[in-house]
Order: sequence, then C-alpha cells, then structure tokens
Amino acid sequence: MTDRGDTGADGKAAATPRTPRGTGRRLHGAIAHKLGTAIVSGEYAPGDILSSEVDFSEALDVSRGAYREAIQVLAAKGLVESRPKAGTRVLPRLRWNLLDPDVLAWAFAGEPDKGFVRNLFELRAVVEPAAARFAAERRDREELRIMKDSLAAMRRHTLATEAGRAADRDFHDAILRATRNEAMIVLSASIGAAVSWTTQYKQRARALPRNPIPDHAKVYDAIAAGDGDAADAAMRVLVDLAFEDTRFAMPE
Amino acid sequence: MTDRGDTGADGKAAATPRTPRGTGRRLHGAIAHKLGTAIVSGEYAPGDILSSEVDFSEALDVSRGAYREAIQVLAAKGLVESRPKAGTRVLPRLRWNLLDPDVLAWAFAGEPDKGFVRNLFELRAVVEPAAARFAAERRDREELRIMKDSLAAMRRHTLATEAGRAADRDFHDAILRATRNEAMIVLSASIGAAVSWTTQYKQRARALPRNPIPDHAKVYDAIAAGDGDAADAAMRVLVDLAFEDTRFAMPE
DNA sequence: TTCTCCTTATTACTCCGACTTAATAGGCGC
DNA sequence: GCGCCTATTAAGTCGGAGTAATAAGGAGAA
Repeated sequence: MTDRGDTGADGKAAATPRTPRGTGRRLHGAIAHKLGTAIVSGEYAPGDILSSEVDFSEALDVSRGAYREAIQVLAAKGLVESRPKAGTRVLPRLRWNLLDPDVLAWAFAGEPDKGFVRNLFELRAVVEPAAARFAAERRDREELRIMKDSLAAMRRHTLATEAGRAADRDFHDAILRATRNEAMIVLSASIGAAVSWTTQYKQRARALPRNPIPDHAKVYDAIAAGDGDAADAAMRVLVDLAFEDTRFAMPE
Repeated sequence: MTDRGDTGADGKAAATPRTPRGTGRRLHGAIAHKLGTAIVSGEYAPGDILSSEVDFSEALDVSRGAYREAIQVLAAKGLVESRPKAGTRVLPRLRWNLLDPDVLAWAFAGEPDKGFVRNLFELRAVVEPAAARFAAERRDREELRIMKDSLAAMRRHTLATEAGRAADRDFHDAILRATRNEAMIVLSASIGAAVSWTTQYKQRARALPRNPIPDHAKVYDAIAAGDGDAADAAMRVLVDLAFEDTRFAMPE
C-alpha cells in the first residue's frame, strides 16, 4: 500500500520522476489542488460523500495527516464540511467562496463553465466602472504617474508581449489602489486574474482583433481630469469589449 | 504540560470545565479563530513571524497536528504563509481574502475598523443596487411571491424582533437569488452578514430611529414592475440609509 | 574587497500508529 | 410502537520520529 515511506530512500528514481509534485508546491497543497479542481469541475457533486480519510489517503498514497490538511484547506474555502461519523461531504455551490482566488483558479483550470464566466463579467461590469469613478475622485499624483508610464509601456510593447501584459496589469492595479478601498482592490484583483485565464484561450484562438490602447487612454484621461462620470463610462466600455473578445473565443 | 491526554478519562471534572473550547467547534477551528482574530485585529503585524510550530503548539497546549491544520486554514485565506527555515509569517493585508466570510467575522469580532466598514459599505453601495437591477429584469413569479410574503412579515413583526430580522434576510436573499448570478449572491451575502454584525451595535446603542418598511416596499414595487432603473435607485437609498444608521452608532 | 559556492543548522513537512470523541444506526426495554 | 441505550464507525487528536528545503554564515576564488 504505502510504498512511500520504505522506498523513499532507494527506489525513487525508478518509480517516481524525482519529485512526485510540482516544485515549490507542498504535498497538502497539491492534494488540495487536485481535490479542489475535481470538486469545482463537478466530478464530485454537492452532497456527495468522499471516501473515508483512511481509504482516500491510502488511495492517494499519502499520510492521513497530509490528507487532513488538504481537507482543512477545502473546508476553509467552503467546498466541503467534515463531521464525525457522517464523513466529509461536498457543500452546495452557494456555500462555496466563489471569489476566493484559489477557487477561481480551480474553476478555470479545466474548461470554465460559460455561465459562470458570464456571471463574473457581470460582476466585473458593476465593480470596475465604480472603481474607476472612485479612482478619478481620489487618485494622487504618484498613482497618476504610474498609470501614465504603464500606458506608455503598453504602447511600446503590445499586448502580444509579456512586458505589454505586465504594463496592462500595472495600469489596472494603479487604478485599484487609487480607490483607497481594500475590499474593492481584493475583489477586483481576484476577478481580474481569473478573467485573464480566459484571455489565454482568447490569445490562442485568434490574433487580437482590435487595438485596446485608445480605450485605455480614455480611462486615463478621465481619471487624470478627475471626471468620475467619464471614468465610469470609459471603464464600462473597456469591460464590455473585453467580454466581447472572450465570448468570441469561448466554445459554442 | 499536556494535561489533556492523561486526565481525559478520570480528572476531567477537576481541571478542565468539561470542554476546553466552544461546543460544536473543533480544536483546530478554535485555534484558527483565535489566531485569525489576533492577526486581523493587528495583534500580529504583517511581516511578523510566528513562533515555531513546536513552541506555539506547546504554548497553546495542543498537538502540532492540530496547530498545523489551523495554520493551513489561515494560509488558505491568505493571512499567513509558511516556508521551511523561514517560519510562518503574516502576509500584507492586500494578500488577505478580505471577503472571506470567516475573515470578515474575525474582523468584526472585536472593535471593527471604521475605515474598513466604510470600504465595505462603499462596495455594498455599488453591488446591491446593481443586484436589484438584475433582479428586476430576471425575477420569476415564485421569487416575487417570497419577497411579497417577507415584506408582509416584516410589517407584522418589526425589525426589533428576531422574526422580523429573519424576514428581512429572506427578502434580500430572494432578491439575490433573482439575479441569477452566483458570484453576486456569494459576495453580497458575505458583506451583508458582516454588516449585520455592526447592526447589533446599532441596536444596542439606540432604538431604530426610522421605519424601514416604506423603503423596502419601494424596492419591491420596482422589482415587481420590472423597472431596473427604479430598483437601482430604491436600493441605493436603502444602502445609504443603512450606512447612516451604522455611522451614528459607531464610536467617534 | 567582493562575489560565488558550499556547508550547516533550523524549520517546516511528512509519516506513522495509537487513542479519543462524537454522531449515527440498530437493538433493547418499556 | 416509542424512546432510550449501546455498539459501531469515522473524524478528531496526540506524540514522536524521520525527511526535505532553505536561509544564513563561512570558505574559497576572482
């Protein structure tokens, strides 16, 4: 059964290719990732009961302790709930912390559900324009400078390069920080990261059909001018166009 | 040191008062709660390094396993990060999952930070009106019936009674479900729950200064009529007034 | 001197096996 | 048939031993 503890010293080169998991990721993290994706992708339906700790940990060929730590992570994100005698069961979707960065990453690890992507864009279309409005009202000179520099960098390198995408992230991060609202920063950053997963699909499917610089420039101008209404409107356009791009690239 | 394992069978009545922790809560959950509140309240500053596993678990008089599981929970919520040799350090606030229900609960366990409460209300003022707009456009007959019944129940019992507050929750939950947007439901429910903690302060400080029924009725009428703009505006009023009430009740 | 490489010591990570607690199912008495 | 009580089962907790990774300090070379 457990051929880990005994063969750990001698037979590692034969059976397992050096490291049984991705480097830098701990064992319980890898298990949590594996189970998390399985649950979020629907492999385990809400209400399902996982195999008992001993069985499952033996099946995964890890110790009970490592398995339990992974379960604690999933429980912390609202995916499962464990009770003595009853076992560990998958909670209904509404109990999941859908906005948790890890949960979002797991949701986008496989084929992301189209309806959920639309939900996220709807939420984004609500929050981002409001964030731009706050930024226009509260930004200071330093943040404005970062936005300007990032915009220039986006012009130099295009979004096709990694440097260009980094500049795009810097631009949006600067806007978020300018809102002076930590809750909004965390929320928007999570959703933004998740949405950018889908962008990779987009990049693969077709070349960028449109130049995003002018739209970004409009947002910057509005924020620089301190015009909340204009910033709101300009960011709304940006989000809508991003959704359009993603929709074209998504299956069916 | 460990008077837990040996006195568990005979001397429990003498030393420990039956259960050393809150009933229904597991040991690692209790530890996570304890450390979580300590971190969120600022007792440990970002960048601080916690004592080593062995030291801290001995100080808390629990096994290393239970302590580690608690740390995994905190790490899952972005509060801490553990690395070999480096120890477990508190992450900067921007890495925290501030919208996680547990993190919010820990933040509101002590004296909630005034600026953070304002941030949450700002976010709420952005999301809730948009949710009401979606609800007005998408609600079905069943959800409308629930809103109507809840509103009637709120009229019968006031918000001073538990039944009245339950009806209030049902009313808002029905609106959220009608948005057909899981992400919005989860987000709004988390923030709403957190904000309602502060409402308890409010209730204690003074009697409710104003009758909330007419404002709720306006929201219901707009949703029933399918008028998105009106629903947005009516909900905006509701959130703003709730913020006003909370501000009066908050210290300084 | 300064940089790089390597050693070392510290710390988290993992595993194991036993015991404890709690909740359910089924039997027992009423 | 109803409620209590015991037996079973699975999670919870514990202690200790051994492993792996990394930050830090020292040795050697440029």
